[in-house]
Amino acid sequence: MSNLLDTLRARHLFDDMTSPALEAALDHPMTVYAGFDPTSDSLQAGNYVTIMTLAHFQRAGHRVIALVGGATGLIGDPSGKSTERQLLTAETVERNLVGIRENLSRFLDFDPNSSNPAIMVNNHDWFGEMTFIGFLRDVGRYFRMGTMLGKESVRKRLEAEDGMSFTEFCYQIMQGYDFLHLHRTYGCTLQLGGSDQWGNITAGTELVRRVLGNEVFGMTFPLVCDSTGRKFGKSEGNAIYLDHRKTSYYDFYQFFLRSADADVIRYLKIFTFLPMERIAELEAALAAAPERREAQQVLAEEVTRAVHGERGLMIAKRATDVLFGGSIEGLGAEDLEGIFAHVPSATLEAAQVVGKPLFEVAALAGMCASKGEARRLVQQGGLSLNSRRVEGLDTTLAAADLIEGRLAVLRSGKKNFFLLRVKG
RNA sequence: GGUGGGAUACCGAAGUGGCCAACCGGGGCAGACUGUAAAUCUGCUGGCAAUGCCUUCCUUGGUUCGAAUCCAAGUCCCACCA
Repeated sequence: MSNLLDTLRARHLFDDMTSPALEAALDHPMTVYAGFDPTSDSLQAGNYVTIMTLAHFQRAGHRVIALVGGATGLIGDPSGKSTERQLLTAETVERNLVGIRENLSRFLDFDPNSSNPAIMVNNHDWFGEMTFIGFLRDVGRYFRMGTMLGKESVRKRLEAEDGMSFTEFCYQIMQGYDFLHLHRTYGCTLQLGGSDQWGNITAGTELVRRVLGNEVFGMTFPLVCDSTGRKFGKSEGNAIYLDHRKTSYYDFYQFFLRSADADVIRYLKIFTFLPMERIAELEAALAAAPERREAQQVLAEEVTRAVHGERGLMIAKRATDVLFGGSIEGLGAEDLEGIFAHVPSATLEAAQVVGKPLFEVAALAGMCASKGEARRLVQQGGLSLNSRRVEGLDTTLAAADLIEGRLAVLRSGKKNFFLLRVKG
């Protein structure tokens, strides 16, 4: 247990802590918590860091609490945002909570029969019935304006043109009170969060000290970025979700498989439980033969298996083999339907497409936003039909191109597939 | 409340009567090179029945043969003053 901090450091899961005394405190089981914002009905790859950190704590014998922000989600965390956040409705938050619960239960052990079960709480349970007066008298009076205004999340926003609303300004108070509540109710003495949460975390540690005189701790982990400085977890502007209905097994696997050389070793440390020795081997393999991308493959496999299980991994790998293994020749329509289950698709009438120029088909199917875009794609050699490049604007879709008379696989670029279904 | 300044494509930003579907940068898309990487290079980036046509430069109206550009009113934003 004493190595936990070293482990976290070695795995890039440690950034800062509120007091060096935490190191000694970690020698004994503690209760720790981290929060999740219900901004979506599924957690995203970005949340995975928080989950992993919590999991490391649970493995080290500490009791972990996952807090979902049913109340704070209604307010909106200003940290790291440059503009006022769109407020979520109560119904949306409620629906999102259900999905997040489901996500989390797959990574943390919530089984009440286990020796050290994790706990899940919703801060709406204690904020829901609190009155405004009660809040001001019992919570608000412990917060000093100077401190609150000094927080980076606040200062940045005040300097910006749009400023910030009182609502968002109060967010830190709510998160601070969460900590106080969990400390009173569960004896929680440590809050974890990304480094952007520092201000919100110290709001909590200070509140507990003021109200009860107890010392509680905060610890942050670095926000994960890729080597080009972009925030981790976005693919072509879309977030990578942990729910396969929002991000397919295939897309999820591919996201990790495409990690840059400069990132993959760090990702292995952060997102997997592979022993450091194994990761060192992969690092050596990467240096020796980067083109084999062994490290990327292990990363994608490990993470996909952890999130989606063996079955999800198998589906993702099978699709990958087919799509990048060369040709789709020899595969039946049935196989293709399975492999392309999560790829964008469209169903059109045979009369609409057979004998028509392929660029028109691509536009009609919705693969390209307009006919002009489809035209450009073909002119630049970017469109393929059934893994063969479409050579010119006048190339048409022949009936023989349809697999079993009802399917065609379109592709733009190297990796953007589109399934065209044709009926009668 | 007063006085100035501004609103241009996904973002930033030129253009200030015809040569404007609108320079340039970022982003995005595609091609080449590669390893489904990075870097680099190239092309594209409003729509269409496409050597042409149509709809765009906050909104509405006006001046003009002709307006993103000039005028008027309106809406929103910014700055300084109070």
